[in-house]
Amino acid sequence: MTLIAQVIVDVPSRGTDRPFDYIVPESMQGWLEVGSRVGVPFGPRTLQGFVIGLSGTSETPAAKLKALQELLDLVPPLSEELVELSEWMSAKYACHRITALQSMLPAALKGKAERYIRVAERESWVGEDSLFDATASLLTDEEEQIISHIQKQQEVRMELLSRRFGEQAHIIKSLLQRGILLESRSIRDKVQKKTVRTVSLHLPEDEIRTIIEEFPAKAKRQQEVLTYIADTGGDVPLKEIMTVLGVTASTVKALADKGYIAIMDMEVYRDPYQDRNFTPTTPFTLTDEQQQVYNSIINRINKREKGEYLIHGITGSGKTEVYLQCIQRVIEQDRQAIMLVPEIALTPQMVERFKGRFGDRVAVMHSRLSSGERYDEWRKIREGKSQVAIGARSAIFAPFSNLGLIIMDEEHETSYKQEESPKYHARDVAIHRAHQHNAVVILGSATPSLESYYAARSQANDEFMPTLLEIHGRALGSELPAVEIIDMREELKEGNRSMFSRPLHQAIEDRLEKKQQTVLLLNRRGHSTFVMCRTCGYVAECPNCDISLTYHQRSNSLRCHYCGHAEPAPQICPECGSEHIRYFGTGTQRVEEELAKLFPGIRVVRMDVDTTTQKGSHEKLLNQFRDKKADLLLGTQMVAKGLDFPDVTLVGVIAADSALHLPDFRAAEKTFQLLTQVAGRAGRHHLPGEVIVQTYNPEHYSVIHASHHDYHSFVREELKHRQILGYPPYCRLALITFSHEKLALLVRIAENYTQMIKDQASKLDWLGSLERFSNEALDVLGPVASPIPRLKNRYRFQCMIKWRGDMDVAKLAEHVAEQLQDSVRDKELLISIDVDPQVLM
DNA sequence: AGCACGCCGACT
DNA sequence: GTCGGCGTGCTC
Repeated sequence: MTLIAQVIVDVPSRGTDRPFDYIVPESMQGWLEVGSRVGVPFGPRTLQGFVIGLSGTSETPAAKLKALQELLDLVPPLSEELVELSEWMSAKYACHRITALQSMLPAALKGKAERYIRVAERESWVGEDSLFDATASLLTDEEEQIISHIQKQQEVRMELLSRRFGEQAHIIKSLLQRGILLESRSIRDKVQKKTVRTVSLHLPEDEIRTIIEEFPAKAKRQQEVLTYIADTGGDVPLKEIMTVLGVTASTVKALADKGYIAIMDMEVYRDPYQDRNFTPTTPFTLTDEQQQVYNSIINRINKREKGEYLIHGITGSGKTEVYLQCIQRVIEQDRQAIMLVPEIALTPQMVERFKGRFGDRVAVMHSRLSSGERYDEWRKIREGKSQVAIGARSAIFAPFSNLGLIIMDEEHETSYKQEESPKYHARDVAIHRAHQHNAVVILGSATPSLESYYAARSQANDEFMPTLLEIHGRALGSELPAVEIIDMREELKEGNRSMFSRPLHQAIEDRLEKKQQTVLLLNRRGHSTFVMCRTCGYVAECPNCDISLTYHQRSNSLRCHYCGHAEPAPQICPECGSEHIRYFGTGTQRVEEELAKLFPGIRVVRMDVDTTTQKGSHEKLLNQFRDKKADLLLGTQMVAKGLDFPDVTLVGVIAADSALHLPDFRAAEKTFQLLTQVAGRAGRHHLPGEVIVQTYNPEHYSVIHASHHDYHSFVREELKHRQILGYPPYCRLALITFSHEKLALLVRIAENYTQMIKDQASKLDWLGSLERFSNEALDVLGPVASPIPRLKNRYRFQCMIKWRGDMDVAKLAEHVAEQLQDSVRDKELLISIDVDPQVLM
């Protein structure tokens, strides 16, 4: 019986977003599984694809069927569970199946077809020459040279060949045409597996021992080497022998030539942490509150039942220790755990804690790893060498086979939502995966998102109703710091035009004297927010985006934080030639400058995307601060998360309102969260902490409740607003963004789309039964220009769908987008669908 | 996404 | 008369 494989090919387009059937060749049967990665012929090309199903029959006429060309991995990179997950994702987030599949794997596994050249059998050489027996003698010297080069290696990648014989490309072409050289295509991975040359015994040990005894006295070095290998028991890295015994490779090779030992390339894992020692830690004794939380969760874990928990624990309440002990239990059950943290919280401190507790069983996945390192961490999981994965968003796809626990720390963070397709939320994926595995999900935060908190409180949603667990006290018994709100309007009135209020200025001075440390938060990088000519009012704007440029002092340049555009800072106004160019607004660079002026000799560590792009720079800056080589840590929101330094007793927020006026219904929530998080950095140990918050909106409820550390009051008030305005968690949202270079066309399209959604929604047939609809509502808002109306040279319009109930709005939105794209047929038109958006840009 | 097939303008 | 423009449609 022929076996048929259903394959999703690596072409992210509408026409190819379905399985294609292929015959499974005899040689692959028994190896090929659902989840295998394969190379397939597709039209005139060779592509990578994933097997999502196997069956005995095909709908496709047998004549059209082609066979799979190659199997790319011995162990399938995807499990059946992950293949199913990709189907769920593509439906929920309106993305192509291949995009969902690809997002689960390290980039190293995105192979592309390469051309390989080999020399044909002499008999099959064609062309006029072959009429004669003496074909070979008719080859030119150059041709001979190329042929023998290829023959030596059996097969050579075309790219390498053209690099070596660049000028003779026409000769290679002619040899191919004459059938002397043959070309084939095969999928090549982006990353080479790392290998180490390793030596092992090639004969049984007792034989080797005899050989050592009877070794000719002349070859003393060889005898030493062989003894060393026998003593170690084999699989010794060649490098090690060379350094330990001080011999050269030729000595070892001589032993190999005699057939005593074998030299092989062994595949190894790159370990990004191999040069680091982690101090082992043992579980701490839990506080009563922690213990209660732990008990509720562990009960469920012990029964191997699924369940969801939302831990609301104030900053410093020791949630991490609870996580660690839960993970411990899951490992003991021979199951595995995923720990998700926001990228910026994946600090060396956090990694150290996990490595210290679980050692080599931890795989760490974050964006700073090279693609090779990333791939190896992933393989440790896939091959069962790791039981714990800690990482940012995409670690939710860690290929564990027997998941027991998924933890999502700082659950409210918007970085858990991916902004590119597939626009998934790690929380949704976590819940879906946990259901498949009967695993427990723990969401933890000092400031849970309103969605999660509401779900726990109202139990309105049958997919997700976490049990709420609260921790009110800090693990070390310290008090939450006192928060002082400074009204910057008052400061200005009283003649203080500096960015530092008098109390903040005083407090920093005080810490400098006491040799305690300060953390300063300013959620805006760069130097100044905009550059304006005071004579004519000219403002420097990005030529590609409708956004003003930010001045960066170090490079004396103007940069766009959205598209990366950079240009030299002007000395005179490009519009009117005036010299009165002024920099307005404040960024971290400017604060740094100002600090140096106001506090001579102050040692400042600045941490923002501009100072942390280099590998390891994040860690270096934090170490510098921890080792008290700096008095003050200044940064954007990356200083607000998870840092724990005992000598920090002052936290200052330069401008609490920076996010408050964004056109985002979550602005208040985000402000509250940021203030609460950063306030939690102060006074975590024995020294009491103080927080100073500067703002132009001292009466805003998010600022006031944050200053009292009062999450519940904030939530109560914010929920009221959301209900009145009709925003989540009282409904769901989908944001549809249209973009095109031509504004007029774009507006027309956006209007068409909105109308079509309204029409189709009223038709109901896609919604299912009528009675269900009566409890549901759907509303379409817009179209309007996006908050950033032009980005990377493309105009942007958006509309928003609001609805209640479990309607499949992703499908509706996608369906309409397809209709529209069919009718317009303009490749430049992009329609992006974001279900449950986190940021309304 | 590529790549081929197919129907209308400026050239040997 | 042809070479080639990119619109349209297919890829197991």
